[in-house]
Amino acid sequence: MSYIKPKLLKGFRDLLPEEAIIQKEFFKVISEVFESFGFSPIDTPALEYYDILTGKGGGENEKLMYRFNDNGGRDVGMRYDLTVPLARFIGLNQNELNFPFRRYHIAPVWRAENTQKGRYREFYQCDCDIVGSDSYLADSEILMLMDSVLNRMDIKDYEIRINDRNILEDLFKLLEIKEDKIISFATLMDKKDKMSESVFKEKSLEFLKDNEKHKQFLDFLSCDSLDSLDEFFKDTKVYENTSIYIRRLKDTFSICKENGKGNNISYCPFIIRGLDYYTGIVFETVLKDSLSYGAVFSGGRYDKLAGMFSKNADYSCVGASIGISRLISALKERGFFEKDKVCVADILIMNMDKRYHGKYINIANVLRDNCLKVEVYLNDDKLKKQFKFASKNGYSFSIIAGEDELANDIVKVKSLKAFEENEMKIDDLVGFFKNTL
RNA sequence: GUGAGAGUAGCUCAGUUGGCAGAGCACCGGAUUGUGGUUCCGGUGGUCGCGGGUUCGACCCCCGUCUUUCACCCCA
Repeated sequence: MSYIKPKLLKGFRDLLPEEAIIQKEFFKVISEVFESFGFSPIDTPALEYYDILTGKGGGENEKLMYRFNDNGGRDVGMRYDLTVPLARFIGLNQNELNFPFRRYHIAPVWRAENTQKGRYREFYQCDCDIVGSDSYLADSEILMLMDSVLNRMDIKDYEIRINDRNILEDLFKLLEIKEDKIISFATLMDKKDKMSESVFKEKSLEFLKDNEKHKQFLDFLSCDSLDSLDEFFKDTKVYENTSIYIRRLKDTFSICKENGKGNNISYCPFIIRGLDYYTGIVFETVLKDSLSYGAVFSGGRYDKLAGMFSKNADYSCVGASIGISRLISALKERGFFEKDKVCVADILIMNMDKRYHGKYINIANVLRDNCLKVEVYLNDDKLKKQFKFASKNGYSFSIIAGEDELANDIVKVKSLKAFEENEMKIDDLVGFFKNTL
């Protein structure tokens, strides 16, 4: 055979068991919480027609998408998020669905952007969305779900920051920012956390030019609660409209609070999110000790997107997405995962002699039938080597059954963590491991 | 897409002015043929990312390229 040098594409990676085990554990927790809120799983293809994926107005996004012609000459792209495919899914399957529809989707997405810390070209997203409800209760459910997921992951130092697009639009009106300047102004606001206060003030003044407007803007940014926000808008010309959305946020927030889920949720005036499709509440989650990783769990309300794929219906949607690859990177850097498990099995049966191979498999299968994770050592190696293998893989126990033991229908069970060894009847193994592991 | 740093054994990295390719860990074997966290002894392992150039001679200097890290742009 000729040698082929193994290599990976930029931004793509292998997951070794150690990391894949962690990821799978996260997926399990996430889907359990999603399902506890009544979200059902769906799946959609990795490839879609290119014009479907860009339907909401390409721009920058087009550069970030993997795009090619398939063997039939079709213009296709790999999905770069799970939200646009959801909108397409809704349009295509609306007759089969019962609205309001709650779905979740855990799957990889692809973005041809340059790599960076915790950012890859292929990564997993875990999305949950409610389609077909414009109620503030749907917003609350999503926020409470986010809080539950983070709690279940045992993450303590997170902050869910919320804002509302409508309020921002009123702010822009108030500051008399012209339509064509809104994007660059919003981008500046979005980056507030990345620069020093004085630089930010300088840049925003440069933008607004007018000292009075600038002061007003800074007043807005100092709103750290919905009450102060209300106070800020109270005597302005846009208040009639803004107050509706402040009221809505208050209602949304108090549902969370009344149910003990509001402690890590706060109003944040400079949360913007991407400009493409959000129409109402927006939110981001940051880890206070890992701010450089950016938002790890975010989303918002988008009431127009799904309607693009439907002739005669509009679907109000609200949802959130966890960037699980980035979250794991951040947690890993912080030593969140104490002992790295490199193998899922808990028990290794030592291979003492070919004569007993059948017996080993038999013992293993009985344990396996009881949902225990068991391996039999396959090669006829020295015991020393088998133990070395065992401690490297991190099993909790090994079972030694040689001539002496099997003659008496017993085995030795050795705790690999405690360096202790006990004799035990074969029939007692299931009970012992069920109690111990 | 832009800018800067890095790429030498499986891993982490040394490598003098441009003059024979190194260490630790890991791996394999032995001390120890039924017992893994320690010890001791021995051994395997490199096209110095790849391609070109300069030079008597290149891991070292130059150009290109790929990968990677960090930052920018962007982040649905």
